[in-house]
Amino acid sequence: MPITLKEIAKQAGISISSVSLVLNNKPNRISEQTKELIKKIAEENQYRPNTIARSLVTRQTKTLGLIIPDIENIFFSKLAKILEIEVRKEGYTLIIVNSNDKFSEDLLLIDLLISRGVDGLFLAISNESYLHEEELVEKLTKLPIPFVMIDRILESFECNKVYFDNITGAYLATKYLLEQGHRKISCVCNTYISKNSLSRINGYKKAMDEYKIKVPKEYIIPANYRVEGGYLAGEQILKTDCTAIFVCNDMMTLGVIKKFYECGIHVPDDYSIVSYDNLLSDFLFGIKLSSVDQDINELGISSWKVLKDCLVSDDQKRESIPQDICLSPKLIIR
Amino acid sequence: MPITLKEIAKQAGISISSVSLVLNNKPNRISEQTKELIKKIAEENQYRPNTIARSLVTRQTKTLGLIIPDIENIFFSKLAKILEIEVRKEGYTLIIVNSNDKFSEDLLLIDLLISRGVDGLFLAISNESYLHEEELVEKLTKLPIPFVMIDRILESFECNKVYFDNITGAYLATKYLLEQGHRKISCVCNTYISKNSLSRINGYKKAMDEYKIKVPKEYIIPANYRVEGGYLAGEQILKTDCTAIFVCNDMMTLGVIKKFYECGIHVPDDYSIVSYDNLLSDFLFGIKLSSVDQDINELGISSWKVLKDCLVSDDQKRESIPQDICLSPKLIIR
DNA sequence: CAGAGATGATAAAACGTTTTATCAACGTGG
DNA sequence: CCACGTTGATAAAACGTTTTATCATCTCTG
Repeated sequence: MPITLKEIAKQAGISISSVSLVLNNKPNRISEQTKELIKKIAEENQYRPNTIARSLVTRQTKTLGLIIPDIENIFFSKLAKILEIEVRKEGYTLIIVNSNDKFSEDLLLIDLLISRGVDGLFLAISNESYLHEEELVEKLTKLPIPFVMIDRILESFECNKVYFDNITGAYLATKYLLEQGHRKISCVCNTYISKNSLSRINGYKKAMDEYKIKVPKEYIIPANYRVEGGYLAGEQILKTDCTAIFVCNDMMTLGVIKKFYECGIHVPDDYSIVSYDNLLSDFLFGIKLSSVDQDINELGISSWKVLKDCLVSDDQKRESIPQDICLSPKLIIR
Repeated sequence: MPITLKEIAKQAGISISSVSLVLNNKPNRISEQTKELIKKIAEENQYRPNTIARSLVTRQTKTLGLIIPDIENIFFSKLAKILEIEVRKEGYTLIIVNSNDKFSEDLLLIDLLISRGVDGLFLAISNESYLHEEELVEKLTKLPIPFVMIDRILESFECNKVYFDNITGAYLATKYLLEQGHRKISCVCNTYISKNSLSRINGYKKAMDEYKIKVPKEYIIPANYRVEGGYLAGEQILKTDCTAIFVCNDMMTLGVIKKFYECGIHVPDDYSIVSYDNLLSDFLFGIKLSSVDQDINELGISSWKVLKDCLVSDDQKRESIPQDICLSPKLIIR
């Protein structure tokens, strides 16, 4: 059992208050002599303050929660990493939890973290939660702590949010293919529930519109956002007459290329592809893949800045208007 | 501010004790009527126990710590995921922190988590920590809570540990290449500090020994464990006359293949490769890569079982002998 | 109707901190 | 020598729980 303030006080023959004051460098009028004695005893016994007890009275745990849909997804593990680094610089600890892209888990984990006494929350909601927007908004509205939505946001809900401009990203990607001379461009995208994917489709359509190209129905190919989805999408693509493809994320791109490879079809000789996420540079050989890059570090750093603002003074917490930060993706041409 | 036991008690006109007893389903002799009243008030006000306060008296936080070297590394993010799922089933919360493969961070994070009051610790140490084994052992020996070392273990230190048999893994891989008729087999491995890598080299040598093959010095090619390392190793390989390669992890394999690709060399036509980790199936096209598979789920589940044993009864905690669990990897042939 | 047992509930200490108001003792200036 | 400022330090409440020993009150039973 670790040593407590009480025991230090006893050993030094003084009061608990004095020990606390000195060890926390709080303004006090303890003599230099006593100070040194206290510090010596604390040092010798490896005193570590009991964070639990401290939290009970200060009403803050210096702990933050992060809810992500899938820690195995490199996008989110990168996000978790940068957030962990950043918040720790400020003396906070991050609790990372996985919702497994389930709405019910989002709800449950919010409660769990609140009950754990986190001071604030980073929230990248599951895709499933978009099907229960109302319920989620109700929950978030009565949250007793500040929070910021990351990447997966609710457009119509006013709250702190940091995210990427998916429309522009997709627009840039599609426009690049158009500028390369392509006119028959298909789009592989998760059309089921992912809001971000829908935005990407809109960006794609916007670019096509500008070139007065009417998009045939079969050019928009739905797929889940995993490799298998891309693989299946690859089959569909072959049935169209397109010459270029905009794929809405890297995992699906892998699937598409895999299918193509098996069919003896080469990228970029037979098809031009622009992907999304720019996370594949280590994995593809000989295939120079252009991709829309989202600066995850910036996403993390901005999110922390937003949340930190809410944390500094709980007086303002209530009044301060929520921040809405939209980051611009870049097209990386290879 | 959330509702407390005290307030429920006041509203119901009874004592705090009664409320606590009822809400925790502790053996009590409160009348059904009162019980219902308490539950109703708690429900209506969305009572959530203050975990902080509870922890202060029960002396357990139902929180565990996990220290990993790199959350971006898919091996560790998979591990984190399975652990998080498993411990949550038992009502625990996992705090995941990153050491960035730094010894100093290992030390610091241990203190951080202890001070956070975690009940137990999962520890996958940084490679750098192997250079400071003595110091680390000293720290771990005086840890006030149970812990289990995962994957990255200290061989000569008696403590709970769950890990893979790296010698056998490498042995199987090398033997497979030998059985395929190869005799000139090189080995790409991190020889600097990674203990697991050294074991793999030993497994490799063991297989070569069995076939009475003397391994030329230049066949053992040192590399860091990242893609760049593999890329550089690729250059070295080309200077040898080997026909097959055992690469000690998947990231380096990617690097090797990348280098080869740039040189117009084909796998497996020009070189046979067996890799380690079996994490690349989604990323390689047309290259059927045999690889040593480590069951990360089993690693996580076993580790949790070991730690859980220490958590159940703190009477035994001191006396129980540490568990040493060695898992066997499998060779996946493609 | 006395004593015993059952029933329903509670008082109070404890966990380890933080923080503010208060206290005693000691100069010092007028 | 009185009043006052300074110095060094502390007492005590508070945070929200858990848990055990204890307390009334009631109801049987012989």
